[in-house]
Amino acid sequence: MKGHFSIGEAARASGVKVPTIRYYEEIGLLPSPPRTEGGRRSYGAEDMRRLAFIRHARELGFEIDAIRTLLQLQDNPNQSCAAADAIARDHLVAVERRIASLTALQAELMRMVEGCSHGHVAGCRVIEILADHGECRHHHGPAETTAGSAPAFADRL
Amino acid sequence: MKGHFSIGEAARASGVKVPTIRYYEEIGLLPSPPRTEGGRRSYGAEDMRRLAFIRHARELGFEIDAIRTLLQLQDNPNQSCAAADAIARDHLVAVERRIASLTALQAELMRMVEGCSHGHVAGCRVIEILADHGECRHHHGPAETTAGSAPAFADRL
DNA sequence: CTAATTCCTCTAGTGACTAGAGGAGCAAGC
DNA sequence: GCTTGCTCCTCTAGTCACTAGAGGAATTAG
Repeated sequence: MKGHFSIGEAARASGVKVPTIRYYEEIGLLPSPPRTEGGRRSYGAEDMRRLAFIRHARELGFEIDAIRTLLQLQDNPNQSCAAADAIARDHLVAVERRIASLTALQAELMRMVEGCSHGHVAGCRVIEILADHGECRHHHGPAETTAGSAPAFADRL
Repeated sequence: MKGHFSIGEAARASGVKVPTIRYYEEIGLLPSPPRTEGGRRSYGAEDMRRLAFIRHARELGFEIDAIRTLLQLQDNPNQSCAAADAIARDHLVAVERRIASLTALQAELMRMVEGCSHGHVAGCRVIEILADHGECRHHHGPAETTAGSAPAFADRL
Protein backbone atom coordinates (compact mmCIF):
# COMPACT_ATOMS: atom_id res chain seq x y z
CA MET A 1 0.00 0.00 0.00
CA LYS A 2 1.19 3.44 -0.87
CA GLY A 3 1.16 6.05 1.80
CA HIS A 4 0.60 9.09 -0.33
CA PHE A 5 -1.73 9.87 -3.18
CA SER A 6 -2.21 12.88 -5.37
CA ILE A 7 -5.61 14.47 -5.61
CA GLY A 8 -6.03 12.95 -9.04
CA GLU A 9 -5.32 9.46 -7.72
CA ALA A 10 -7.72 10.05 -4.87
CA ALA A 11 -10.33 11.14 -7.37
CA ARG A 12 -9.84 8.08 -9.55
CA ALA A 13 -9.88 5.72 -6.58
CA SER A 14 -12.97 7.20 -4.95
CA GLY A 15 -14.98 8.29 -7.95
CA VAL A 16 -15.22 11.81 -6.49
CA LYS A 17 -14.09 14.51 -8.89
CA VAL A 18 -11.02 16.59 -8.19
CA PRO A 19 -12.80 19.93 -7.66
CA THR A 20 -15.31 18.17 -5.44
CA ILE A 21 -12.53 16.83 -3.24
CA ARG A 22 -11.18 20.35 -2.87
CA TYR A 23 -14.68 21.51 -2.09
CA TYR A 24 -15.01 18.88 0.65
CA GLU A 25 -11.78 20.14 2.13
CA GLU A 26 -13.01 23.71 1.98
CA ILE A 27 -16.19 22.92 3.89
CA GLY A 28 -14.27 20.88 6.44
CA LEU A 29 -15.62 17.47 5.52
CA LEU A 30 -12.16 16.20 4.66
CA PRO A 31 -9.12 17.35 6.63
CA SER A 32 -6.55 19.48 4.84
CA PRO A 33 -3.86 17.04 3.84
CA PRO A 34 -0.15 17.79 4.04
CA ARG A 35 1.42 19.27 0.94
CA THR A 36 4.44 18.24 -1.07
CA GLU A 37 7.36 20.58 -1.57
CA GLY A 38 5.67 21.90 -4.66
CA GLY A 39 2.47 22.66 -2.78
CA ARG A 40 0.40 19.69 -3.91
CA ARG A 41 -2.01 17.81 -1.72
CA SER A 42 -0.77 14.44 -0.52
CA TYR A 43 -3.41 12.06 0.81
CA GLY A 44 -2.84 9.12 3.11
CA ALA A 45 -4.71 5.84 3.44
CA GLU A 46 -7.00 7.24 6.11
CA ASP A 47 -8.01 10.11 3.86
CA MET A 48 -8.76 7.64 1.12
CA ARG A 49 -11.03 5.67 3.42
CA ARG A 50 -12.79 8.82 4.52
CA LEU A 51 -13.33 9.87 0.95
CA ALA A 52 -14.81 6.50 0.05
CA PHE A 53 -17.12 6.78 3.02
CA ILE A 54 -18.28 10.21 1.90
CA ARG A 55 -18.75 9.08 -1.65
CA HIS A 56 -20.81 6.12 -0.63
CA ALA A 57 -22.96 8.17 1.71
CA ARG A 58 -23.57 10.81 -0.96
CA GLU A 59 -24.46 8.06 -3.39
CA LEU A 60 -27.09 6.94 -0.92
CA GLY A 61 -28.45 10.47 -0.85
CA PHE A 62 -27.28 11.53 2.60
CA GLU A 63 -26.80 15.26 2.95
CA ILE A 64 -23.42 16.75 3.73
CA ASP A 65 -24.50 17.67 7.24
CA ALA A 66 -25.67 14.13 7.93
CA ILE A 67 -22.37 12.83 6.62
CA ARG A 68 -20.52 15.20 8.88
CA THR A 69 -22.32 13.70 11.87
CA LEU A 70 -21.76 10.16 10.61
CA LEU A 71 -18.04 10.86 10.24
CA GLN A 72 -17.84 12.20 13.77
CA LEU A 73 -19.50 9.04 15.01
CA GLN A 74 -17.06 6.94 13.06
CA ASP A 75 -14.19 8.85 14.61
CA ASN A 76 -15.04 7.85 18.17
CA PRO A 77 -16.57 4.40 18.08
CA ASN A 78 -17.33 4.24 21.77
CA GLN A 79 -20.42 6.35 21.41
CA SER A 80 -23.84 4.90 21.11
CA CYS A 81 -24.83 4.26 17.56
CA ALA A 82 -28.33 5.58 18.17
CA ALA A 83 -27.52 8.79 16.31
CA ALA A 84 -26.31 6.95 13.23
CA ASP A 85 -29.35 4.75 13.38
CA ALA A 86 -31.62 7.79 13.62
CA ILE A 87 -29.99 9.46 10.64
CA ALA A 88 -30.36 6.36 8.51
CA ARG A 89 -33.94 5.85 9.67
CA ASP A 90 -34.90 9.45 8.89
CA HIS A 91 -33.36 9.14 5.52
CA LEU A 92 -35.21 5.91 4.86
CA VAL A 93 -38.49 7.62 5.69
CA ALA A 94 -37.65 10.48 3.34
CA VAL A 95 -36.76 8.05 0.56
CA GLU A 96 -40.00 6.15 1.07
CA ARG A 97 -42.00 9.34 0.87
CA ARG A 98 -40.16 10.31 -2.27
CA ILE A 99 -40.89 6.96 -3.87
CA ALA A 100 -44.57 7.25 -3.02
CA SER A 101 -44.95 10.66 -4.53
CA LEU A 102 -42.90 9.83 -7.58
CA THR A 103 -45.13 6.84 -8.16
CA ALA A 104 -48.21 9.07 -8.10
CA LEU A 105 -46.42 11.38 -10.49
CA GLN A 106 -45.56 8.52 -12.78
CA ALA A 107 -49.21 7.58 -12.99
CA GLU A 108 -50.18 11.10 -13.92
CA LEU A 109 -47.48 11.39 -16.54
CA MET A 110 -48.55 8.09 -18.02
CA ARG A 111 -52.12 9.32 -18.27
CA MET A 112 -50.74 12.37 -20.02
CA VAL A 113 -48.70 10.67 -22.68
CA GLU A 114 -51.20 7.89 -23.24
CA GLY A 115 -53.99 10.36 -23.78
CA CYS A 116 -52.00 12.43 -26.22
CA SER A 117 -53.71 12.34 -29.58
CA HIS A 118 -50.49 13.26 -31.39
CA GLY A 119 -52.36 15.93 -33.24
CA HIS A 120 -52.23 19.63 -32.56
CA VAL A 121 -51.78 21.44 -29.32
CA ALA A 122 -55.44 22.37 -29.15
CA GLY A 123 -56.78 19.24 -27.55
CA CYS A 124 -53.44 17.89 -26.44
CA ARG A 125 -53.92 15.96 -23.28
CA VAL A 126 -50.50 16.89 -21.90
CA ILE A 127 -51.25 20.60 -22.08
CA GLU A 128 -54.81 20.12 -20.95
CA ILE A 129 -53.92 18.23 -17.82
CA LEU A 130 -51.37 20.83 -16.91
CA ALA A 131 -53.89 23.61 -17.45
CA ASP A 132 -56.82 22.01 -15.63
CA HIS A 133 -55.57 21.29 -12.23
CA GLY A 134 -58.92 19.89 -11.16
CA GLU A 135 -58.43 16.81 -13.30
CA CYS A 136 -55.73 15.27 -11.23
CA ARG A 137 -55.62 13.88 -7.76
CA HIS A 138 -53.00 16.31 -6.59
CA HIS A 139 -54.26 18.67 -3.98
CA HIS A 140 -53.09 22.01 -2.85
CA GLY A 141 -54.30 25.51 -2.47
CA PRO A 142 -55.28 27.90 0.25
CA ALA A 143 -56.34 26.86 3.74
CA GLU A 144 -54.71 23.49 3.45
CA THR A 145 -51.16 24.04 4.53
CA THR A 146 -51.93 25.56 7.88
CA ALA A 147 -49.35 28.26 8.25
CA GLY A 148 -45.82 27.17 7.66
CA SER A 149 -45.81 27.49 3.90
CA ALA A 150 -45.06 24.00 2.70
CA PRO A 151 -43.75 24.07 -0.86
CA ALA A 152 -44.49 20.40 -1.52
CA PHE A 153 -43.16 20.42 -5.04
CA ALA A 154 -42.28 17.10 -6.51
CA ASP A 155 -38.54 17.45 -6.65
CA ARG A 156 -37.98 17.93 -2.98
CA LEU A 157 -40.06 15.14 -1.58
CA MET B 1 -65.03 36.94 -11.99
CA LYS B 2 -62.74 39.72 -10.96
CA GLY B 3 -60.49 41.17 -13.56
CA HIS B 4 -57.61 42.17 -11.31
CA PHE B 5 -55.81 40.47 -8.51
CA SER B 6 -53.01 41.56 -6.21
CA ILE B 7 -49.89 39.46 -6.00
CA GLY B 8 -51.05 38.19 -2.62
CA GLU B 9 -54.35 37.03 -4.05
CA ALA B 10 -52.56 35.39 -6.94
CA ALA B 11 -50.31 33.63 -4.45
CA ARG B 12 -53.22 32.38 -2.37
CA ALA B 13 -55.16 31.24 -5.41
CA SER B 14 -52.28 29.43 -7.06
CA GLY B 15 -50.35 28.18 -4.08
CA VAL B 16 -47.20 29.84 -5.41
CA LYS B 17 -45.51 32.13 -2.90
CA VAL B 18 -45.31 35.85 -3.47
CA PRO B 19 -41.52 36.07 -3.95
CA THR B 20 -41.69 33.10 -6.28
CA ILE B 21 -44.24 34.87 -8.46
CA ARG B 22 -41.94 37.86 -8.67
CA TYR B 23 -39.12 35.50 -9.50
CA TYR B 24 -41.15 33.96 -12.32
CA GLU B 25 -41.71 37.42 -13.69
CA GLU B 26 -38.02 38.22 -13.46
CA ILE B 27 -37.01 35.16 -15.46
CA GLY B 28 -39.72 35.84 -18.02
CA LEU B 29 -41.95 32.90 -17.25
CA LEU B 30 -44.84 35.14 -16.34
CA PRO B 31 -45.41 38.42 -18.22
CA SER B 32 -44.93 41.64 -16.29
CA PRO B 33 -48.45 42.62 -15.31
CA PRO B 34 -49.75 46.20 -15.42
CA ARG B 35 -49.34 48.19 -12.23
CA THR B 36 -51.80 50.17 -10.17
CA GLU B 37 -51.31 53.87 -9.51
CA GLY B 38 -49.35 52.99 -6.43
CA GLY B 39 -47.05 50.69 -8.37
CA ARG B 40 -48.51 47.36 -7.37
CA ARG B 41 -48.85 44.40 -9.70
CA SER B 42 -52.35 43.76 -10.97
CA TYR B 43 -52.98 40.33 -12.44
CA GLY B 44 -55.75 39.39 -14.83
CA ALA B 45 -57.58 36.10 -15.30
CA GLU B 46 -55.14 34.97 -17.98
CA ASP B 47 -52.20 35.51 -15.65
CA MET B 48 -53.97 33.49 -13.03
CA ARG B 49 -54.43 30.61 -15.43
CA ARG B 50 -50.80 30.79 -16.48
CA LEU B 51 -49.70 30.74 -12.89
CA ALA B 52 -51.83 27.69 -12.14
CA PHE B 53 -50.33 25.98 -15.15
CA ILE B 54 -46.84 26.72 -13.93
CA ARG B 55 -47.61 25.59 -10.44
CA HIS B 56 -49.06 22.35 -11.60
CA ALA B 57 -46.17 21.66 -13.93
CA ARG B 58 -43.64 22.38 -11.18
CA GLU B 59 -45.58 20.12 -8.88
CA LEU B 60 -45.14 17.39 -11.46
CA GLY B 61 -41.41 18.07 -11.42
CA PHE B 62 -41.04 19.74 -14.82
CA GLU B 63 -38.09 22.07 -15.03
CA ILE B 64 -38.53 25.76 -15.66
CA ASP B 65 -37.15 25.44 -19.16
CA ALA B 66 -39.55 22.65 -20.01
CA ILE B 67 -42.40 24.75 -18.65
CA ARG B 68 -41.28 27.64 -20.79
CA THR B 69 -41.58 25.44 -23.87
CA LEU B 70 -44.90 24.06 -22.73
CA LEU B 71 -46.24 27.58 -22.24
CA GLN B 72 -45.12 28.60 -25.70
CA LEU B 73 -46.95 25.59 -27.10
CA GLN B 74 -50.03 26.52 -25.17
CA ASP B 75 -49.86 30.02 -26.58
CA ASN B 76 -50.20 28.92 -30.18
CA PRO B 77 -52.35 25.83 -30.28
CA ASN B 78 -52.01 25.24 -34.01
CA GLN B 79 -48.62 23.67 -33.62
CA SER B 80 -48.12 19.97 -33.45
CA CYS B 81 -48.23 18.66 -29.94
CA ALA B 82 -45.29 16.35 -30.60
CA ALA B 83 -43.00 18.63 -28.61
CA ALA B 84 -45.28 18.60 -25.57
CA ASP B 85 -45.58 14.86 -25.86
CA ALA B 86 -41.80 14.48 -26.06
CA ILE B 87 -41.27 16.64 -22.98
CA ALA B 88 -43.78 14.65 -20.98
CA ARG B 89 -42.35 11.37 -22.21
CA ASP B 90 -38.80 12.36 -21.34
CA HIS B 91 -39.91 13.40 -17.95
CA LEU B 92 -41.74 10.14 -17.45
CA VAL B 93 -38.58 8.23 -18.29
CA ALA B 94 -36.60 10.32 -15.81
CA VAL B 95 -39.20 9.74 -13.12
CA GLU B 96 -39.16 6.03 -13.74
CA ARG B 97 -35.40 5.92 -13.48
CA ARG B 98 -35.57 7.88 -10.27
CA ILE B 99 -38.10 5.49 -8.81
CA ALA B 100 -35.96 2.51 -9.70
CA SER B 101 -32.86 3.88 -8.10
CA LEU B 102 -34.68 5.10 -5.03
CA THR B 103 -36.13 1.65 -4.59
CA ALA B 104 -32.63 0.14 -4.63
CA LEU B 105 -31.61 2.77 -2.14
CA GLN B 106 -34.54 1.97 0.07
CA ALA B 107 -33.49 -1.66 0.19
CA GLU B 108 -29.97 -0.71 1.19
CA LEU B 109 -31.16 1.65 3.89
CA MET B 110 -33.47 -1.02 5.24
CA ARG B 111 -30.56 -3.44 5.45
CA MET B 112 -28.70 -0.76 7.33
CA VAL B 113 -31.26 0.03 9.98
CA GLU B 114 -32.36 -3.57 10.38
CA GLY B 115 -28.82 -4.71 10.95
CA CYS B 116 -28.15 -2.02 13.53
CA SER B 117 -27.46 -3.65 16.85
CA HIS B 118 -28.33 -0.48 18.75
CA GLY B 119 -25.13 -0.79 20.64
CA HIS B 120 -22.01 1.24 20.12
CA VAL B 121 -20.61 2.69 16.98
CA ALA B 122 -17.94 0.04 16.76
CA GLY B 123 -19.89 -2.65 15.00
CA CYS B 124 -22.75 -0.45 13.92
CA ARG B 125 -24.07 -1.73 10.65
CA VAL B 126 -24.98 1.73 9.40
CA ILE B 127 -21.44 2.99 9.71
CA GLU B 128 -20.00 -0.28 8.49
CA ILE B 129 -21.99 -0.37 5.31
CA LEU B 130 -21.04 3.19 4.54
CA ALA B 131 -17.38 2.44 5.15
CA ASP B 132 -17.21 -0.83 3.21
CA HIS B 133 -18.37 -0.03 -0.20
CA GLY B 134 -17.87 -3.55 -1.40
CA GLU B 135 -20.81 -4.79 0.63
CA CYS B 136 -23.48 -3.19 -1.47
CA ARG B 137 -24.66 -3.67 -5.00
CA HIS B 138 -23.90 -0.14 -6.03
CA HIS B 139 -21.19 0.12 -8.57
CA HIS B 140 -18.88 2.91 -9.50
CA GLY B 141 -15.27 3.70 -9.88
CA PRO B 142 -12.72 4.26 -12.58
CA ALA B 143 -12.96 2.85 -16.08
CA GLU B 144 -16.70 2.52 -15.92
CA THR B 145 -18.05 5.86 -16.95
CA THR B 146 -16.27 6.14 -20.24
CA ALA B 147 -15.23 9.76 -20.34
CA GLY B 148 -17.99 12.19 -19.60
CA SER B 149 -17.75 12.10 -15.82
CA ALA B 150 -21.19 10.99 -14.72
CA PRO B 151 -21.84 11.96 -11.13
CA ALA B 152 -24.63 9.42 -10.63
CA PHE B 153 -25.39 10.46 -7.11
CA ALA B 154 -28.74 9.46 -5.78
CA ASP B 155 -30.34 12.86 -5.53
CA ARG B 156 -30.13 13.72 -9.17
CA LEU B 157 -31.43 10.56 -10.71
C1' DC C 1 -55.41 59.37 12.24
C1' DT C 2 -53.11 55.50 13.50
C1' DA C 3 -51.83 50.70 13.27
C1' DA C 4 -51.53 46.66 10.78
C1' DT C 5 -50.98 44.55 6.72
C1' DT C 6 -49.45 44.17 2.19
C1' DC C 7 -46.67 45.57 -1.16
C1' DC C 8 -42.23 47.44 -3.43
C1' DT C 9 -37.01 46.91 -4.72
C1' DC C 10 -32.70 45.28 -3.76
C1' DT C 11 -29.04 42.28 -2.20
C1' DA C 12 -27.39 38.07 -0.61
C1' DG C 13 -27.80 33.21 0.73
C1' DT C 14 -29.02 28.14 0.04
C1' DG C 15 -26.84 23.08 -1.37
C1' DA C 16 -23.61 20.76 -3.58
C1' DC C 17 -21.27 21.33 -6.57
C1' DT C 18 -19.37 22.85 -11.75
C1' DA C 19 -16.80 25.74 -15.06
C1' DG C 20 -13.24 28.52 -16.36
C1' DA C 21 -9.19 31.77 -16.04
C1' DG C 22 -4.48 32.17 -15.38
C1' DG C 23 -0.49 30.21 -13.73
C1' DA C 24 3.02 26.72 -11.77
C1' DG C 25 5.01 21.96 -11.00
C1' DC C 26 6.64 17.73 -12.91
C1' DA C 27 7.82 13.53 -15.89
C1' DA C 28 9.28 11.96 -20.36
C1' DG C 29 11.30 12.41 -24.69
C1' DC C 30 14.62 14.90 -27.83
C1' DG D 1 18.91 21.75 -21.39
C1' DC D 2 14.39 22.31 -23.54
C1' DT D 3 9.96 21.48 -24.90
C1' DT D 4 5.56 19.18 -24.63
C1' DG D 5 1.75 17.82 -22.20
C1' DC D 6 -0.28 16.58 -18.20
C1' DT D 7 -1.64 17.48 -13.58
C1' DC D 8 -1.96 20.55 -10.13
C1' DC D 9 -2.69 25.25 -7.76
C1' DT D 10 -5.92 29.37 -6.42
C1' DC D 11 -9.59 32.24 -7.36
C1' DT D 12 -13.97 33.85 -9.03
C1' DA D 13 -18.36 33.16 -10.77
C1' DG D 14 -22.20 30.33 -12.34
C1' DT D 15 -25.85 26.65 -11.73
C1' DC D 16 -31.17 25.77 -10.21
C1' DA D 17 -35.17 27.37 -8.22
C1' DC D 18 -35.92 29.63 -5.03
C1' DT D 19 -35.72 31.88 0.05
C1' DA D 20 -34.58 35.42 3.51
C1' DG D 21 -34.11 39.85 4.98
C1' DA D 22 -33.49 44.99 4.90
C1' DG D 23 -35.58 49.24 4.39
C1' DG D 24 -39.30 51.71 2.80
C1' DA D 25 -44.01 52.97 0.57
C1' DA D 26 -48.95 52.14 -0.07
C1' DT D 27 -53.20 50.51 1.22
C1' DT D 28 -56.88 49.02 4.43
C1' DA D 29 -59.43 48.53 8.93
C1' DG D 30 -60.95 50.56 12.80
